[in-house]
Amino acid sequence: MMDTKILLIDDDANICDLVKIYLENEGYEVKVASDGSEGLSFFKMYEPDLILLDIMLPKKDGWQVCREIREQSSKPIIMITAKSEVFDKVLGLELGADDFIVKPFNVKELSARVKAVLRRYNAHASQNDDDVIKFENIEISLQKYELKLAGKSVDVPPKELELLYFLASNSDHVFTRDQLLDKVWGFDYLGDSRTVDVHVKRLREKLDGVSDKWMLQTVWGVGYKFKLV
Amino acid sequence: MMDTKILLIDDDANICDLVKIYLENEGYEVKVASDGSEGLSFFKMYEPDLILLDIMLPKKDGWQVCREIREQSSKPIIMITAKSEVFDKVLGLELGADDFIVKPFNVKELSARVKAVLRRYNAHASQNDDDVIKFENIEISLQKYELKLAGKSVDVPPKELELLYFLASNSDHVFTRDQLLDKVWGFDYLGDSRTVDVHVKRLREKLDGVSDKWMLQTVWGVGYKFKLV
DNA sequence: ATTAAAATTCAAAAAATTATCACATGGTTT
DNA sequence: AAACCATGTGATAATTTTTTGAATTTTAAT
Repeated sequence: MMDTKILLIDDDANICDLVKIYLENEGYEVKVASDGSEGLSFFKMYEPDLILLDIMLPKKDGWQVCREIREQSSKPIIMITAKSEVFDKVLGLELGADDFIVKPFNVKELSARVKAVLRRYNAHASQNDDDVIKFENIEISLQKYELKLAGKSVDVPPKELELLYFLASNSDHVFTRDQLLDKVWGFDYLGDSRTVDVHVKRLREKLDGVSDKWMLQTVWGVGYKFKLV
Repeated sequence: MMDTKILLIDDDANICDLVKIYLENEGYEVKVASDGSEGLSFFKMYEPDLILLDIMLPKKDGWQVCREIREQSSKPIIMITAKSEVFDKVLGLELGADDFIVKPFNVKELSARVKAVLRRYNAHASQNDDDVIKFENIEISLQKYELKLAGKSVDVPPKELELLYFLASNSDHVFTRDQLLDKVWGFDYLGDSRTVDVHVKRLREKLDGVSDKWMLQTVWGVGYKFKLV
């Protein structure tokens, strides 16, 4: 799994150091911008998965930065504010922030909020894929994470299911091993392409004899395809 | 659709007139309240089947009214808001609203939403008027907060019950730990996803051997599901 | 038939994920 | 105050999957 990237936009060097170190220790990758304009350009370059945004900033304030980020992205934003009392949550939510934390804050709490917001974001994103693939004697559902062969549910590990799902949803299309690593394992995967072979092999064991209307076919010198008769 | 009563709570006389006339023409019975407090008392007196609720109101704002209605009723509420651009739906849904419409709106669209929300509400209400889930040897009631296994009532802590209820009411559907934290613990929960494991474990101890028609199944690399047969 | 490239297979190591435990915490009841 | 319960945490054990490296087989072309 690729590192989650966080952009911290804050002009207080002490806070930045503290937060950066703490979050990096938690396994995140953190970049820091010290004013609003810099924050926006970093946002474009760095493509963070989450933004921590102070409200009072030089050059451009946090509200404005939030607004401009929202014009091009829906990535989660956590606002950092010093004024607890006067803070108007609705105003912030209106601008599209996802959460708030009030200075001075506990770094552990910040980290917890980061985790929660990312969870929320991801939980939503992957919620509504109701994609079921069906051919003769085979049914693959990502929602149920289930493979049914000739009506019977068959245990299959995640990667195998994902690979099968991908191939079946692009039936008759050949993919090279590298393409499959890209699409199924992710573009940042660093590994041997033999891996694909092994997964195909294990899938074939399970799929063997289930139907003659389709198969996992080797295209010699190229790669694999889910072939329909 | 006979004699459906709608309560419109809005301080803008123009909108009220327009909506009232249009909805009455569609066959609904419409009462209008012009501020939050009036809205609440009308709600008790009039016993509407649906509430149209503006957010910015004199006396008591829409959020507050929504909250107070929800304390005594689950009748559908459609919120009306002027802030179109970046309105945060979650905030409203949290308070228990059923839908939203943004000012200025098309009266025809409002009418369509009213119809849709009522349909949804009625379908749900008649389908399971009591929130009880039943499978072989198991019965879960959210209303009574009770779990029955093979006919016998079994003590189970709230969180475990809620988790079981959620999984069982979406049987066969896999959820990641994060999704479960979101759905069962709430979107603002700040905690570790291992928590889910522990709750599943404790549930399994109680559910062990009760039936072979269903189970709490681990979907390796993904999460958990309530699996049937 | 020979050869080199490509694909398959196997088993064991490595990595990732889940299960479980004992304890901490905070709120309630006795 | 003590005992209790529900809940959550962190550590460790157990399990499962994934990857790797090498041996073996198949393929296409000469």
